[in-house]
Amino acid sequence: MAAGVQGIQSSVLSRAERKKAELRREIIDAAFECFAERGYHATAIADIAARVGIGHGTFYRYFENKRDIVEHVITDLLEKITDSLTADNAPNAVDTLQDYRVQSARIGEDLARIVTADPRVPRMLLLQAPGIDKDMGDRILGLFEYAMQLTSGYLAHGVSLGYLKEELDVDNTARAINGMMLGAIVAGLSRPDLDQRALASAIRGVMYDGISGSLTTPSP
Amino acid sequence: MAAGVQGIQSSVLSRAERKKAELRREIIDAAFECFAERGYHATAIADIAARVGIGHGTFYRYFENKRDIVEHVITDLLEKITDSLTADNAPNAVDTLQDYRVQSARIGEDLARIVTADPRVPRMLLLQAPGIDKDMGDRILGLFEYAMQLTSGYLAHGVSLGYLKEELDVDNTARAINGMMLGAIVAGLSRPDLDQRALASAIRGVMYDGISGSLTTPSP
Amino acid sequence: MAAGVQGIQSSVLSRAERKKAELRREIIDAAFECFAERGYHATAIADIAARVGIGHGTFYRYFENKRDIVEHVITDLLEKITDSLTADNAPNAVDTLQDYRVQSARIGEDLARIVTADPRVPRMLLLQAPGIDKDMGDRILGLFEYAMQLTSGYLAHGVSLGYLKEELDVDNTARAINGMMLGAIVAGLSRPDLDQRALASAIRGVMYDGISGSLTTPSP
Amino acid sequence: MAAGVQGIQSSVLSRAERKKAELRREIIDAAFECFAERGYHATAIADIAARVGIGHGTFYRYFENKRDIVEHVITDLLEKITDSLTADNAPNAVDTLQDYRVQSARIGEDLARIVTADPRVPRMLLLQAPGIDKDMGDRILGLFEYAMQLTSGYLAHGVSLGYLKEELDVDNTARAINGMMLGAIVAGLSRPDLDQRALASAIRGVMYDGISGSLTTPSP
DNA sequence: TATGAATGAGGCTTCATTCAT
DNA sequence: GATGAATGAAGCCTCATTCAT
Repeated sequence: MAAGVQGIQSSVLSRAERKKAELRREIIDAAFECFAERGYHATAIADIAARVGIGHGTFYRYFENKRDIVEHVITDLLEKITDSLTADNAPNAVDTLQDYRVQSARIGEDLARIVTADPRVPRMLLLQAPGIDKDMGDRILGLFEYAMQLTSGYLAHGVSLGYLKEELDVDNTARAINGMMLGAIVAGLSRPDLDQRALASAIRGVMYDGISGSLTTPSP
Repeated sequence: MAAGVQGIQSSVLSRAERKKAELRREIIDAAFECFAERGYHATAIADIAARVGIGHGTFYRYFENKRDIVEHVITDLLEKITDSLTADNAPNAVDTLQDYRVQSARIGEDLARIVTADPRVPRMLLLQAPGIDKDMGDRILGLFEYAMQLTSGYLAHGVSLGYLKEELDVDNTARAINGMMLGAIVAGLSRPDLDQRALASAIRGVMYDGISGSLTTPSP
Repeated sequence: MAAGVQGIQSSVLSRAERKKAELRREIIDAAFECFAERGYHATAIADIAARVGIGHGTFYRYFENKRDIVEHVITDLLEKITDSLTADNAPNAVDTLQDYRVQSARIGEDLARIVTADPRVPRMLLLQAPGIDKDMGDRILGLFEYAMQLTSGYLAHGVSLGYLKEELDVDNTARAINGMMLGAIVAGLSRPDLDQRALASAIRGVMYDGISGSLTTPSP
Repeated sequence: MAAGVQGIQSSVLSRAERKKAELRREIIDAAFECFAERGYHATAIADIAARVGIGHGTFYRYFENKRDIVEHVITDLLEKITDSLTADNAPNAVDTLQDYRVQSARIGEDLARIVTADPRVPRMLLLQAPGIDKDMGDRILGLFEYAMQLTSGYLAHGVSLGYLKEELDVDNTARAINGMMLGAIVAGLSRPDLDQRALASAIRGVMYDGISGSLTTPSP
């Protein structure tokens, strides 16, 4: 009987909980839009509530305070990005340069798709978030560190298998490569019509072969 | 003798003017420190004034408003950086890959020195400034565009002289290269103790020769 | 029953709306008192709020800003005056001098009653309001113009029916007559104990018959 | 010898004093212009100083504070008006209605000339001054009382000589007559192009003979 | 004596947050 | 649970006045 009650209760609650979760979702989305478009400080809680169509007192039933919501907005964005990137990309393990090229091309394309699909995403993450406060700034900086570690792992794998340069300083090279990605996203922010495929191609060109002309001897 | 007096008057600012200029300078510096450390929105005019040791009303004798001072802070930072970069770097015209390597190494070192000497500079420019408002965000983004054009010019020069790859997409390659610089600065923000020389070296490695291992065939 | 509920809802304001309207009313009244007593510029929003017994932030939930409230104060005063004047005065159409005398006497008495009942009313309208800013000054001046037109209409009617002097310059005579009313109000401001009935009588004396002694020949 | 020194000193001082008096004069004029055009509260001391072309610190060597200067501005205006009015008008003593008509016509014309010549004068006295503070308001109201007494005196004189109505309530009639003048000035403020001669004529018409048509019996 | 740099009281306004309904 | 009315801390900015030069 307890199980039955439990079952009934849980199914009843789950309906209410689902609605609650949906509204949470809506608030996060609205907050994201406000923050990305107007900026964090220029956005009032009332703006977010109005966009959702709820009273602004209700907001506080779903989130602690303004700082809380922006935390969730960021977390949410990062989750979405992570999901997109890991959706059809093998988490690791490519064993030839050719496969690596393919995989990094795919990752680049995915990233390009994400930031092109909704420029408010990079705008929020790169322009707005870092200035919110020290903690948020550190969080964004931490992202870069994290991305560096991922890339570094790939590179180390490639070096150990011999399809990447033996002498590679993997961490710093990872920073360089990720920097190019960052540069691409930033470029997309000032030039929404930029041909991201061409840019990705140029990045891969530098990444694999550098810019030195064939007439010159390779650097020692 | 009249000429002498005239000379003094014209070449040297009057005492009052000098003092005024000095205080202006001090206010800009104090504002920079406040903004970089606490953030633009968390900084009150009173904070800046207190740091300088003046009444907050005095602030308004030197700057229109809060937006005005941050504009000057940014302008000032960019001027300093530009000055540092152009101080002993030939503005352009290098005709061999070797010279180009030397020059870009120097630029990289200069940049590294600037951001390492005072991490509040990149913190202000990259973390705080973009989120202040739309205009400031655009201004920072514009910087990247500007830097791209400079780099692109160098690259085009190198291509035309044959010491850089013939098929280079100079604009996008410039974005990639500048992205690596940006990545280096960002990395320095989260890791103040990072070995910038090693990072610069890794960047040059990628930049000139890429990461492909020698055993593999170059990309088609 | 649904109709009943509907009726209640539509005909009566909800409790919250009533309370809101009441508070609005209280704020306007308090502002009027502050402005009339201390003057517009000497009155802070906090003063008004304190008089109502609300936080000064609450004020801004009811009125845009200081300029907004004074606009409403004036509008409110004028409405009250207009209502009082038109309450039992036929809007127009009197066809004999006798009737005209009666009506203008009543208007004069009404006006006297209003300004005597609360001297802050003329104090606000005549002493404070004109100096608030250009717009408000113009608004008050506009009132005089409007009053002149009303009076002028009455006079023209009387002239056409022959119970007023044929050669009357109706607009300017209206200005003269209204000027006497204005003078009476102003006199009441410096002399609150002034016998307004006697003053009104003197005004009517001048108005209808002038001051010339009977021994002298009427002016040509 | 003392006399000689005295003489020298006084003549020397008088030069400096004259200059000082001139500057005082200029400051008063500038303040009048600022106050009348922008309003008392909207005018900063710096505005006045700038208009004169002196440092705003200098202002305080000539006047105690902002309240002090406006007091002088008003005093100065009233003096000018009084001077104009008493310039060629016999201070009193007219013994026939004819003379009285002539004199009051001249006074009216003088007044009209003054306020028409520089509309900032009535604007300052009637629109700005009363709202400055309680004292200034009282001062302006006091003016009307004073004017009433003057007019009343004239009327009493006329009554006693029989050329004005015997039963005249001289004080209140004076208020009525002065009210018409006030009305004329106010009308001139909203209508700068108003024909003041016609208005003056209408006022005299009411003043001497009233508006009653000849067909009706005079009021009892 | 003239100046204007410095000052801070004072006032407006916003908005995150609370809480009674 | 939802609401929005109320609140006051907080911050921007002005400007009358002082005073050292």
